[in-house]
Amino acid sequence: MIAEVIVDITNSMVDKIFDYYASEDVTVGQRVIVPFGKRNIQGFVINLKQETTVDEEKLKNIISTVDDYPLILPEHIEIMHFMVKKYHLRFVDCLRLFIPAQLRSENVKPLVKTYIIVSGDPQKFKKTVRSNAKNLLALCEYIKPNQSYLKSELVSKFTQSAVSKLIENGILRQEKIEEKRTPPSIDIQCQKHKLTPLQQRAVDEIISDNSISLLFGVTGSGKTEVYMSVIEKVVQNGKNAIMLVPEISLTPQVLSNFRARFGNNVAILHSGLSVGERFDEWRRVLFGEAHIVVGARSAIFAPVKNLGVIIIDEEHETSYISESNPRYNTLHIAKFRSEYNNCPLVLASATPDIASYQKALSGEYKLLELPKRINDKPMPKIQIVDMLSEIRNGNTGMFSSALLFELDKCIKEKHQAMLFINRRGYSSFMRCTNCGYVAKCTDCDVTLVYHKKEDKLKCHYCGKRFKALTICPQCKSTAIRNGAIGTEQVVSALKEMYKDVPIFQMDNDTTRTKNAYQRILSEFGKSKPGILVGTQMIAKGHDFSDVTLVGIIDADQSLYHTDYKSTEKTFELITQMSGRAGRDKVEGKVILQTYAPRHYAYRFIANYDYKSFFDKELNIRKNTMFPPFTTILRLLFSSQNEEIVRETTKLCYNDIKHLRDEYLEDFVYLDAMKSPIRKIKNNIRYQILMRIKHTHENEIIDKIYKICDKYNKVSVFVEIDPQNLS
DNA sequence: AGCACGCCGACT
DNA sequence: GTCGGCGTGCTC
Repeated sequence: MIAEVIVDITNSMVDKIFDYYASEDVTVGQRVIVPFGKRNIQGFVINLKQETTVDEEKLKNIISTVDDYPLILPEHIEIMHFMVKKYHLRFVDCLRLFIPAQLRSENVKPLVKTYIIVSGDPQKFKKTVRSNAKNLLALCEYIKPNQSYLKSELVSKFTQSAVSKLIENGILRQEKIEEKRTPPSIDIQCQKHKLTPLQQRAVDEIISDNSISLLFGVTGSGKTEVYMSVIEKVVQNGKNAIMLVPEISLTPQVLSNFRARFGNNVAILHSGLSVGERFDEWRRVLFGEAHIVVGARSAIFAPVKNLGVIIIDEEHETSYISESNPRYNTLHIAKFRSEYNNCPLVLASATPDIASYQKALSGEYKLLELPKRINDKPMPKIQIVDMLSEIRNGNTGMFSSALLFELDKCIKEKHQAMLFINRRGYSSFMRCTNCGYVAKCTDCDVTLVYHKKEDKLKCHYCGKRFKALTICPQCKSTAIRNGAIGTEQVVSALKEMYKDVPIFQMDNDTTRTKNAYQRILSEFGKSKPGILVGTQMIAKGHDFSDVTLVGIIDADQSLYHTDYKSTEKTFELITQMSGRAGRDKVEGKVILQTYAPRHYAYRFIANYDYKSFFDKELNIRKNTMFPPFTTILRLLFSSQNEEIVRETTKLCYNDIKHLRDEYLEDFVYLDAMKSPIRKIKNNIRYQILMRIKHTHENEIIDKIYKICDKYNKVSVFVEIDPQNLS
């Protein structure tokens, strides 16, 4: 038999299929050791066949197998082929995604404990023992017939020789049992709620066929209950489930809910686990010991056989897109697996991705709505505060009078407040503090980024440069400001105002250490009154029932990010943040401070009106020809040698111009420029940006890959719909 | 990746 | 003469 093997070396030169002679016991998906050049290395068997086109004298034998069971399912080999084609990845990089990383480098071994089973009669044996054999006598006294003990325990109490003596005489029997390291989870009670009619309808719709559903449910509408009911049904039918959450360490309560409901049937896969835990959880899935997988992005590759459903919670989150190494979009893999297994796929969110909602409206996805909170609890009222009029009224501080008033009230009533600094994708832009004008690109309708070094405004989409503002073109004021408010500023201002109130700061700086995140949250949870100040990381996580006030200090910061998605992201973030207030009896309130109170995003946010926002936003995207109406492609060239990068970019740009002439209708935009971040680790970066229509998208992308493959003097990255353009 | 082959400069 | 520099090319 001939085996097709991918060698475990990350180099494009050897990333191809090699044929080897294999004995009958080699199976697809197994790891093997093969002779490769002068040495022996590890490889993965991806196919078995009878014939080969390779010269017989070149063919060598597989030396041995590494594991006695296949690590990679046939489905995963299909996924690999799919990914290699779609994302132009290497075979090995895909295969490595499918198995725990530690399996290759470190030596993780199954945790095996030796047990001692009392198979004979210790009392009877005791009579034959000499009276001075103290340990032996004590051991005979200690053990009871037909009981089992940990060997290590008996050895430490009664010495190795005593235990061995009893084994020799057949009183004790040894047995090695593998124990799986199960990650701990907080034990909380989770009663099974009766589903509301709407929830029940959603469950029935999801499991009725194998289509893709968009579960559009506001915060607090009980989506988790829907997931659990769907999964329960799927497991009852003898199938398995994958449930993805955006960042698992931020959602421990989801895990606890699942553990409470499904017990050991749940396996958890995420980066926070120890090496051994992850290895064991992964094998529990592979061996079919756990039927439900809960995990972050990479859990989409879990070795689940016979998938019955895939659920993606908070589907709009960008963490589902891998932007480095093996680049992939979880949604594509999920669609592939749901088709392969002929099972339903559920995308769920309170603020669906615009592209997802569009597909739901067009009928490509099934739209399932949960428009109300459980128990008909109202959403907190959102009050928009115009910071420009605050300035006009003489308040130049960072807190509006409305926020100060509500904060005072909240503290007096011993409730909790969360203050949110929106600095997602922080970059500095220029704003007139008199009229609120923000500098935008004339060609792209995105906010310009201020580059301090050159004192210029730049568009990160087309590269066009503009003079830095000194006078506002709208109102002729000179009150131009750049930069943004930081968490520290807010915290120190609060500490001045409320000397006795505990104030917590949560951002990238304060959550560096391992458990800082949980510690801050749990301390805040106990502090009544208390104030938590933070970046977008406080928008998720635990429910605090006593939070009655949410203050959004400067909502605009993400609105004016350079990304065409910035308005959508602002809508998501503020909606999610607002959902933190008024989770319990007391009604919540949200104060939203902005310099652009009439921006359409805020109007819709205040009314929780996703659908109108969607209509407006989609219309803008259509007029400007941005996704989901086009695909953005970015080619990134980098090298130590600026001359070579510039030349290569130029040559490639010319090739692509020819391609554009071939597909004139499809190219909406094409240009080449220096990358916004000019240099990383001494590598000079240039880029080619384009936007193309979907009509011949696959053909064009294929051709672009082919073009880029020609330029191997510098490193070339092809990015499809990149999340950031730095 | 790693190792061999191969064709040029400066050394015992 | 030969030791060693790293450019190029191959690994079933």
